Order: sequence, then structure tokens, then C-alpha cells
Amino acid sequence: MNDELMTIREMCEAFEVTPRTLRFYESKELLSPIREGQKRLFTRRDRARLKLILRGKRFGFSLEEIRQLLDLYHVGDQQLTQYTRTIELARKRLAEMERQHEELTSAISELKAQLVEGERELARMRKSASVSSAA
Amino acid sequence: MNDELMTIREMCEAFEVTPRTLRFYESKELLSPIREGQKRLFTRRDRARLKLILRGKRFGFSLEEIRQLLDLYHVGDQQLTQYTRTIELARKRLAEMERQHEELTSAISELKAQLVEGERELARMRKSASVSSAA
DNA sequence: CGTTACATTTACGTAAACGTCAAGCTCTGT
DNA sequence: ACAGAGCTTGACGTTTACGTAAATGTAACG
Repeated sequence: MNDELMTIREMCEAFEVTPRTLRFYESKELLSPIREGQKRLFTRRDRARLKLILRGKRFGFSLEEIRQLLDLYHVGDQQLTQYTRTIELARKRLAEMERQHEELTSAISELKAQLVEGERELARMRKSASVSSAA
Repeated sequence: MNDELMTIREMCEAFEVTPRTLRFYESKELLSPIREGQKRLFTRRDRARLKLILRGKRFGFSLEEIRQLLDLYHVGDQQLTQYTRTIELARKRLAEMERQHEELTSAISELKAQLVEGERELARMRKSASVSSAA
């Protein structure tokens, strides 16, 4: 209800995930909702993180990788060396993403080529079918 | 040795897979090498199929999807409708891949932006560190 | 006060695609 | 004949990201 705090149910609807997922992410320290009694209340920070988590997942990052990358987004009182390591990690991920990107690019053009050939074959099949039905 | 028949070891080297993988694919009915005694001998047909399997995997098809596609391909020489369906499936997959590609593209630029900011932050941290050590 | 409706924790289950033993054939070389 | 290499078939292990069920708690409704 509140703009500031959301229940688990509200979160689920807003982000199209299950409660199990949110609890699971909490157990993995990706989220850290506050507790009112034993119920969870998700903050704006949790929502921001969840958004990033889901985006990370869409292109194949593991939750563990995402957890490490999330540190990049909340850099208040980090130690310098720690922060440097985080940035290095992000660079590695970026390199991997770019590799994936290239692979995907070539896979797409390969598949496109296959499709063109497949359609040509299909045309041949139709043609011979119509010939034999005309005979 | 023979161009016609290959042992499991030769197959592994030729395609850069492990024996376990080939046996696994056989158990999933993706391959069906002939047996000489208890050893496997892979035919030209197996090689063609394996090539398709590996390509399918690069496109992101699951083994189960690949199995179905191979089956359709097998019968599909005669059946026009099934071949059409195969092509439809490939088109869907292509669309999905293109969506992934776009997401990856934007994710990359986002991460790059984050890195730029992260490095700026890092510079600030170093600066304040040197100031405080100078004080 | 009882029922209904969610919430919670704990813990085992699942699917994909193999990896990794274990234990036993079989062929080769010496 | 014996060692070693390589092949075989189970069968259990691994990882990731949750699903699902059981037992229990809590809060509001009527």
C-alpha cells in the first residue's frame, strides 16, 4: 500500500515473481527486507535491487554473479581495495557479455541462413507435391 | 580410421566432446551408433546428427527440442506439414534470440555506464584518501 | 470463538546436462 | 600369462533456481 514499504504479496504482483523466489533471494543475501514481527516489508532499496536482479537474470548471470555485481550499485562506505575488486569483477563480466554478444550475433546469422535454405527446400517440396497431384 | 565408421574416441576428438556426452546422447536417442561386440561405431549419419545437435545447442535449443527437430527432419523428407512446423519452431527461436540480443546490447551499455561511474567514484576515493594521508 | 486467508520456516524434490566413480570386459604388447 | 589401455554399463553426484509440501503462526472477519 505504502510507497515506501511493500508486503511480499505486493512485491510478487509488481515484479511477477513468487513468494518463494523473494524468500530465496533473501536467503542468498540479494534482498534484505525489514521485519515487522515475522513478516517481511520490502523497501525502495529492495525494489531497486530486485529490478537489477531480474535484469541480470534475463541475460544469463547467475545469482551469485548478480550478488557480487550489486555491490557496485550501493557504494557508500566501501573500502578502496574492495571496491577496486568489485570493478574488476564487473569488467570481467562485461568482457564475457561482449563475447556472448558476438556469439549470439553469429548464431543468429547462422540460423537465419538455415531458415532461408529451409524455406527454399519447403518451396521445392510444395512444387513437387503440386506436380504429383496434377499428374 | 575408416571414413565410414568411427570409434567413440575418434568422435570425441573430431567434435571435442567427451565419451560421456556421446553415450548420454545415445541414451536420449539422439544418436544410434551400431555395435561391434560391445563397442560403438558411429556412422556418417551419426556424425551428421551430432553436427546438428551441437549447432542446435549453440542456438540455445534444449536437447529435447533438438531430438524433436531431428525426428521431424527424419520423417520430414516426406511430410510437408511437419517440415513446416520445424521451420516455424526455428523462427520462434530466432525471434527469441533476437530479443536476447537486444537485451544484451542494452545491458552491455548499461554496465559500461555503471563502470564509468564506478571509476569516477574510485578516483574520488583515491583523491580523498591521498588528501587525508597528506593531512 | 472459529474459520478463512495469508504468512513463516524447514526440508525434501526437480530438471538439464553431463561429471565421476565403480567394476567388469576385451584386446594389445611383452 | 599378466599388466595396462580403453571400452562398457550402471548409478550416484553436481549445480542452479527455485517448486512443493508440512507444520505452524497470526490477523481479521463475522
